[in-house]
Amino acid sequence: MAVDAFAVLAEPTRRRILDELRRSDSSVNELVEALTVSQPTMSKHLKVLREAGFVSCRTAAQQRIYRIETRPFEALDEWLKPYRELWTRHLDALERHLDNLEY
Amino acid sequence: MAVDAFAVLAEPTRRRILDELRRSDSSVNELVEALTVSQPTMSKHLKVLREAGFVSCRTAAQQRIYRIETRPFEALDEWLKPYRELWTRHLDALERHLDNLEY
DNA sequence: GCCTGATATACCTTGACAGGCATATGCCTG
DNA sequence: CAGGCATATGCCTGTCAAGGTATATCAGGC
Repeated sequence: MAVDAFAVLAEPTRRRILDELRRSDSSVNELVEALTVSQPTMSKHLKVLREAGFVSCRTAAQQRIYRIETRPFEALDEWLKPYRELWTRHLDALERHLDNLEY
Repeated sequence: MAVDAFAVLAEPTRRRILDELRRSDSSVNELVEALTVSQPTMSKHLKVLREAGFVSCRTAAQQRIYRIETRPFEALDEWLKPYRELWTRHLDALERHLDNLEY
């Protein structure tokens, strides 16, 4: 995982951008209108997201169409894995416990 | 998910603390020695983690034994869910494609 | 009750980062 | 190639969080 993926996601506006892009690819202006932030602010957030690999963009005439990329999310999922075991193991133990109660 | 869970995880030292606690519960001093940070810094990070629910602690004599908590990780997992679908769907499509190639 | 060890907090300084405004760049159309 | 959108960047300012040092709290043993 890019070392600073969490820092990138720490910004609420950036999470809203990703949330929006998850639904559909969008131009910068569409995002500006959807999230009610200034255009320069949007461009800056998109730059951060782009450099961290969360989004990519293609040029369409004068517009830049941004698109969500899954790689960093997969990395996050991977990071979460060992922690996930902590609670799934607990659940397994609980299941076994409940199973035992049935006897 | 606590609104600022990502901000909490954005700190590398805090991630190392969680990594350490995932292995075993530890006192503050054990963590200080394991991660080579000053004791006040450690206490501050632990406070942040505690307030965000990532860890809990019990008192044992003069020591505080910290322990990892799974709840915020489950919330993170939950947040990740819709994004996870993005790439699993892609994988499914790939599988179908490969299956088709077999004919 | 005092001393010591373990941990928490207060205060200060510093650096990173977000947003606002102005401006630059890039691309299309006439 | 001029003018107009769409987007990016530069500069400035305010905010906030992290780490360092000093100090406070708190529990146990003598």
